[in-house]
Amino acid sequence: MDETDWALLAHLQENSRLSLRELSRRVHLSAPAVAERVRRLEESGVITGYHAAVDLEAAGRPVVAFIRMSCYGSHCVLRDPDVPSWPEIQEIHRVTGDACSLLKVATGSMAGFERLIDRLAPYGQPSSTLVLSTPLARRPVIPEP
Amino acid sequence: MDETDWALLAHLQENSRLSLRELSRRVHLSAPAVAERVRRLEESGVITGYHAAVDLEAAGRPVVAFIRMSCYGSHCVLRDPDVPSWPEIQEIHRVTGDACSLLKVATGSMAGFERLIDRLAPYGQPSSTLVLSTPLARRPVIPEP
DNA sequence: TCGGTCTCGTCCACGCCGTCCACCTCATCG
DNA sequence: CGATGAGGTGGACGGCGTGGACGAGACCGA
Repeated sequence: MDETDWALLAHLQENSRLSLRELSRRVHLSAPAVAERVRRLEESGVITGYHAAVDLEAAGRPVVAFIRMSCYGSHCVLRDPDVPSWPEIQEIHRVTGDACSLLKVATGSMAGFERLIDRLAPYGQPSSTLVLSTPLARRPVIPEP
Repeated sequence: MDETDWALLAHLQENSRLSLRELSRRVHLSAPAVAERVRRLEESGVITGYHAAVDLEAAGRPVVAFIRMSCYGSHCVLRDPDVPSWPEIQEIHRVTGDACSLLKVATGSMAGFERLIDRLAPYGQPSSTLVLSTPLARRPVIPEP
């Protein structure tokens, strides 16, 4: 992870469809050298993938929320292997505190959100917080100061 | 947004470095037709960008947390244009409920996390929840059922 | 019924891109 | 001091992105 690696990482976080040759011009290296560095960043697990970012509202899911689940003992959502495949659930985090998990969800309507809450309720007490807007959706990871 | 658009969206969410020709093979269309569809998905705002996903721990930021900020009136973090540029802050969401915003943050150490809390405290009361693990980091958006 | 036209696709050609390979440079070390 | 290995360069070749010419089919008013 030298300076060049961080520069490549910054460019790929900002636009992952840049060609390797364009990257090579930006970091003043040859294309094969850049290909090798990017391959190592992938293999070492620093880069876990390349993903198109989708606007949830434009994609028909305007209702976005965070739900903190306080589960009933062994009934935890974290233990049910089916839950991660529910299409409304965007992220699942296991967290500290009085809740056992924090979910980010996106539904097409309030009615759909209500149905999701009903499906989650058997696992524990859901505490919902609707997202009004997202002033900062993603920050590129940069080297520590 | 027909079935082909959703298929393209699914493939690009899973791997945004796929070539247009590879996409064209997967959806049984010609490369220029796929290029045109992807261009329209970008212009209509459904696709907002393409980003490399970085493993925060592998990138030297093992301390990940959500912080709910209950701000003091006009001192809200949402009103300070400098806050979104703090490198530890990954996401800022304006939310409903007793907190005014929810931040996702990532620091290199507990000491760094403590310093961040100290910097946030003047804006309001921060309530932190550490992330232990993330069983589901990202779900591709698919068409509504 | 019949052209006009609009949308959405294909085909093709040109130039750029990704990747492999041979080779170079330089720090390290017995 | 020479062997060694990591990491870079340059060239060649085949695949890829893109713009333009062109075609099929839906729609529509005369």
